[in-house]
Amino acid sequence: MQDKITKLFKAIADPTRRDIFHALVIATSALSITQISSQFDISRQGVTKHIKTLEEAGLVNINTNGRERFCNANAKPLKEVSKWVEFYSQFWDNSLQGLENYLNTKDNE
Amino acid sequence: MQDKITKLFKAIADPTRRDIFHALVIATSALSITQISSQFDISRQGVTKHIKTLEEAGLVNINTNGRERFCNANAKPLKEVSKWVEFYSQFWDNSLQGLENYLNTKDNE
DNA sequence: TTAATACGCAACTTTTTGGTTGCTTAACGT
DNA sequence: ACGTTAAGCAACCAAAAAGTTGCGTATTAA
Repeated sequence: MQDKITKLFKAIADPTRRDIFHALVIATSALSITQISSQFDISRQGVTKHIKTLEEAGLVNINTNGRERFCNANAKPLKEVSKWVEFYSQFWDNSLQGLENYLNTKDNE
Repeated sequence: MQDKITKLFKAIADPTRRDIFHALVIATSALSITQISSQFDISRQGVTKHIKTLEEAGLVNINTNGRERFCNANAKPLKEVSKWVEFYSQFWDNSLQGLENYLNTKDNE
């Protein structure tokens, strides 16, 4: 399909998925698909799809117990997003300093 | 359409758009649409569309001069992404500490 | 053992997205 | 003045995404 970082960015680009992820992070215990569904206005299948996307992005871990699948949030992959953003933080001030820093530190080719 | 933060997340979710944005950040001067197009394998119209998306996300500023439109990157909106990620950084270690911190600091309702 | 629950899978629909081409308009260079 | 260049607009297309419903299956509770 697409590279890992793109999967991650796409996963968090959808507002419903961000909400689901947030709910899982905040939850004091793992939540089943049905439990998640009950908190959202979309069908259970819709939730299942979102969970799958989040899982493929590494943001959710699933633990099957009997007929239930308990979902946990895993925020670690967001480190990648943080790293991506961090590079651009040197350009936040809109001055040329950021670019100068960049040009000075990269290997002269 | 959709809320600002979602526009921003969607803007950076596309790999081509991330590349265009990067090229603009790195560029030592503003680039016209045609100049950008020459660096990518998609048509000029394709680039125009991506630029529009980036502009709507606030990540690109455009300065029209005659028949040319010069594009500058503006990394500032990425602060929002940084803020979003930062909240979850307390959960990176996968321990319960993050959740405890969250529960302790939020207003008890 | 039978009914209810939790879920996956598959098919389908609608909307969005990423991209294209064709045409027009405005600005330059000569 | 005239050809060339820069770009917008609109229509179009294909693929992906977001969501649905229907159905089958495994697990649990009665």
